[in-house]
Amino acid sequence: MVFTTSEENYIKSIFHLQQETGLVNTNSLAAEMHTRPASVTDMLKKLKSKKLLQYEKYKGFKLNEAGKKAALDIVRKHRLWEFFLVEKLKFDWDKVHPIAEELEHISGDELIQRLDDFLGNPSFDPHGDPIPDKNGKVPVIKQQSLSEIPFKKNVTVSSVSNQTAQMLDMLKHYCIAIGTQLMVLKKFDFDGSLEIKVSKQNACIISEQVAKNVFVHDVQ
Amino acid sequence: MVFTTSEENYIKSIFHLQQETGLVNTNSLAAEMHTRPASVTDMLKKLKSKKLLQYEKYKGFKLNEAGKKAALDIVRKHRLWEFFLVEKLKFDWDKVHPIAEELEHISGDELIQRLDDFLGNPSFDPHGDPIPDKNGKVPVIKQQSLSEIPFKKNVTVSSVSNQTAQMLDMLKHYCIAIGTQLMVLKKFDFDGSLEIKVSKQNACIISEQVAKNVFVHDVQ
DNA sequence: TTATATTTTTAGTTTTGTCTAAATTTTATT
DNA sequence: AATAAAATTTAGACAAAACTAAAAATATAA
Repeated sequence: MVFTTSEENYIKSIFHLQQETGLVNTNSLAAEMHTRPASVTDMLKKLKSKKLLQYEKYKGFKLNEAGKKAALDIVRKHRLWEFFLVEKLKFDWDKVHPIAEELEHISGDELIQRLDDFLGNPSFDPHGDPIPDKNGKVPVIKQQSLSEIPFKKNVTVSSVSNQTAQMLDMLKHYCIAIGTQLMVLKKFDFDGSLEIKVSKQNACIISEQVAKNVFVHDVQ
Repeated sequence: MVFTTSEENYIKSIFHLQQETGLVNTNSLAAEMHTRPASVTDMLKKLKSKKLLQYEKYKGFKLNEAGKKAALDIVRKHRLWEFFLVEKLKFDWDKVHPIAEELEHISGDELIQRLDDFLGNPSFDPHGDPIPDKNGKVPVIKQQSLSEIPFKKNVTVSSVSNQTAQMLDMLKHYCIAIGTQLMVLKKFDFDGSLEIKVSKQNACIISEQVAKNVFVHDVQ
């Protein structure tokens, strides 16, 4: 099954919303996509006729299994291209989203399989988000906010929930990236800031706000 | 200046045709693009209004300087992506054209500049066609058909004019690719076939038809 | 429970790029 | 030069994907 760029963008956004709310409604999808509710209704009819959507007029909607598989294919492409852009072309991670947004619509299973192999079949993209495999299977990882980690425990940075240029700038300054090893040494109760050791080297202090946005998992 | 995919495809095809015939006519462009003459006329008006085209009704047309620069930008993208697909993703060269046809429409100067650097700023694509630089400058190389090369002269394969799967299959069998070093040893006047040495190793015999399609340049 | 507000859908329009069929212009032929 | 043929353009239509405005359905509140 092959989709237009517009259909793919709708599928992706519905998938994103339904992961949070279960059933999606017209207005929220219109807001997410910066379009009008009437345009959403038009596309819902089209996606329903292609049997990707559970949808009853006025009742809300969600992707069925076929729709979810289609969404995961797009997410897979998006995240593999993001990985390529950061790892191979050396883009900063806060610059790659709009480019991957275009690349994800390039068709061809062989292309994406070869790209996957070329990149070494990565499981997580540069933001720490999981990359579904070609069957739509999504790797899972038990992760916690850095602010909840006990002292002196070695952990690895797995993702960052605030992916703005400002956050990237801070993390670069601290030499923190996805995959970096950290250890929490001390918490200052005054403002909740943490003293941490980065990559077994320098110790430094990060604010509670930063800590809450950095997610880590056990060192394997 | 940013163009739609459709505009870019017209620009590219006009560029291709005008390199051969100077002035292009409606029917030949329609044939090249597998579309109808009426559709061509519609797009010509659009490209003229964007000041990319010299065009007088019923008189034929060609790209002006701005149009040629736009065409070279697209050719540059196409050939860089082809290089990527063959060199990095290990596609056979006869499979990459349709994929590059999609990738060439991805926008973003930084993307293409980083891709260029990542690939090592190649001057020729996997088919031996020159890759324009970011200013639209096209590298030139003095090349001759293998059938015109004097005996015992060392030469390097620079391009192949017949880029079909059948030709690729033959060349693979002879271990000939772009960049391979060759030497012509003898010509058999009976059928015009040539005895050649490939990569200073094995000698073999290729037909006149193959030789005419293989282009070479001096070893630098 | 009726009235009001919100959400969603329908109806009709727009834009881009395509098409067919008809009209026009240019080229070729007798 | 007149006419036939070919090439090109115009006119009008259509599909996809968006929009606005209005109608319909659902949810909320007095």
